[in-house]
Amino acid sequence: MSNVKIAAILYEIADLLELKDVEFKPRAYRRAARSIESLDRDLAEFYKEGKLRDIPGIGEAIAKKISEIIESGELNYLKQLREEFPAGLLQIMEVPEIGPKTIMRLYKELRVTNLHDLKKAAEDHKIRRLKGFGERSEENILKGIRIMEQRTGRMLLGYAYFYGKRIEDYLRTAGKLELVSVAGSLRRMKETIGDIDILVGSDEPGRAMDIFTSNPDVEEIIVKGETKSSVRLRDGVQVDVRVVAIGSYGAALQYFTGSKEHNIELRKLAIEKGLKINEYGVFRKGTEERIAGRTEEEVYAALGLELMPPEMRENRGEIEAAAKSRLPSLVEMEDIFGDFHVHSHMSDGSASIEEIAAESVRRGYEYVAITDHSQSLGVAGGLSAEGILKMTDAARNLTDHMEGFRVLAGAEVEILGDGKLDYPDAVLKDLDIVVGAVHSGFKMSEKEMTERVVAAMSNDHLTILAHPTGRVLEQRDPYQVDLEKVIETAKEKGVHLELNALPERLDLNDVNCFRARERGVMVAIGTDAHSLAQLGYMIFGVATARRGWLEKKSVLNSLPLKELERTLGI
DNA sequence: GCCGTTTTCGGCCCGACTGTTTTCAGTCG
Repeated sequence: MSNVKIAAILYEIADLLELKDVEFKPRAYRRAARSIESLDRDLAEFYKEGKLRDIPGIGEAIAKKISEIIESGELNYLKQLREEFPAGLLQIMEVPEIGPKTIMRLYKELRVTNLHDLKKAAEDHKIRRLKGFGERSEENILKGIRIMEQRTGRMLLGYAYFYGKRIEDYLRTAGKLELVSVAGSLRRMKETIGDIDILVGSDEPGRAMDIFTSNPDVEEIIVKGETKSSVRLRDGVQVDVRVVAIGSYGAALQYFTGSKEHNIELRKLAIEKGLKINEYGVFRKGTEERIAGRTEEEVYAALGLELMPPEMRENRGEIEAAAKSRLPSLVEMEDIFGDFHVHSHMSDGSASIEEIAAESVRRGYEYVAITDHSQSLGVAGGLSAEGILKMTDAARNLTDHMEGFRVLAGAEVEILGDGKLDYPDAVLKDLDIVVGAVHSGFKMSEKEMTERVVAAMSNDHLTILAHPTGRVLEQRDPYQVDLEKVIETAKEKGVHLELNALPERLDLNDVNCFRARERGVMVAIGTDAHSLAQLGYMIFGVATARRGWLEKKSVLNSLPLKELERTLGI
């Protein structure tokens, strides 16, 4: 069983224990689950080596449960817990603003056992009559349900990406297939992905299908045909694969990469030129002669277009740009010289500054900013002014011992309710990088929030505004803020806007990156990594930047160390 | 249920925010 699945079991136990109003254990289970998620090896290997208890947060009891899961695929303890409550209660737990206490009261006093009951009780105004509840709480519950209902069941890019890679690799190695690519929204690196689409070019479709469906990760074959199959992997992810003839591979890749809107524009363009385009190629109207199809480049060229990166194919002006040979030269992973947002174990990260620096060197970077939380975010181990001093010393000392690499002393500083920063200027002025962030008071009006953020940006020490809209994908809408005003202020004050590369955030998003670019504001990509592995999220930041048409010159990370130092005056 | 430069038992991140209260409970990060 995968680490993700075992972690999910522990999370479920935590939820159920919370419903039972058990103290402290839920926290212990969640800690263990998080620990497992951040492992870079299979839990089963630890089990075999008898080293489960070496993992932080796993003690005697949880190790025993994990062993049971690995040995039998099930867990008795979980079964017993589940029997104590209606299954629907756990789903209610996912409604924002409803926690275990509220659920149990609604269950006991109104017999609410699932989302449907909850919605009905709120609509019938039964909830507001309970002691301690009122009109507002009822409205908030309905709003929470709406958010739940909007959750599309789509998967975050950060997860889909690795599944896609794994299947691609499998088909290449196990199937000895050469023409293999992810397609669809995953190839376009959209922030959320429905199903994973894979395209194979082969003149032996039957063989390709057999190999695909016999992948060890496949749990269920939904359909299996000559050229198209769908399967569900063990983690519940659906993967569709299509096999086309080698001569049509380029046309099929173009077609299945989309987007739909982009393809519609292409077809219109083809008609204007007396051509027809479909997944098999580009054809002359009338004679049906195929003039392109083997490669994507060929397909676009047949329409008089330059080949554009998949990330741009959203019908946002890329076709016109390609026709005029004015496609931007998008930023690439190779252009990235550093990371501006990393947490160390001094606050809530898991790696030491030394480890982060070493991993950054390995990634080919010239700098990395250590940006632990500031004092008022005590929950995340925010650093006192003294803690900051210690971190700064450590960063500078480490830099002195490295060749051509700089550890930037930074902080992710809370932007307080009044727009002030969470450290006095005397502390801020000694930092190389100050990343300002809103983590509280999300419900402010747009006017208040905008004033708050603009006030923070007016502090001369602020280098970067973190995750400028505060959204969390599938969980929390952006807070209300006048982003136009924020961008304008960024330009005026020389503040950089962050593109937070956490798969849950990707904030700024693609469209807002585009807006920043138009206004000449530089974007700083930060992974917000809390572990060494998460430094790898940079690829999602770069992909989002590319979707927003960002070139090197608009991305702060593309400055080599010397130029960065000159630009920031550090 | 985990963990240990105050502890092998007794703590366990803790403050802000919201909505309902008139002093607090629940949720969130």
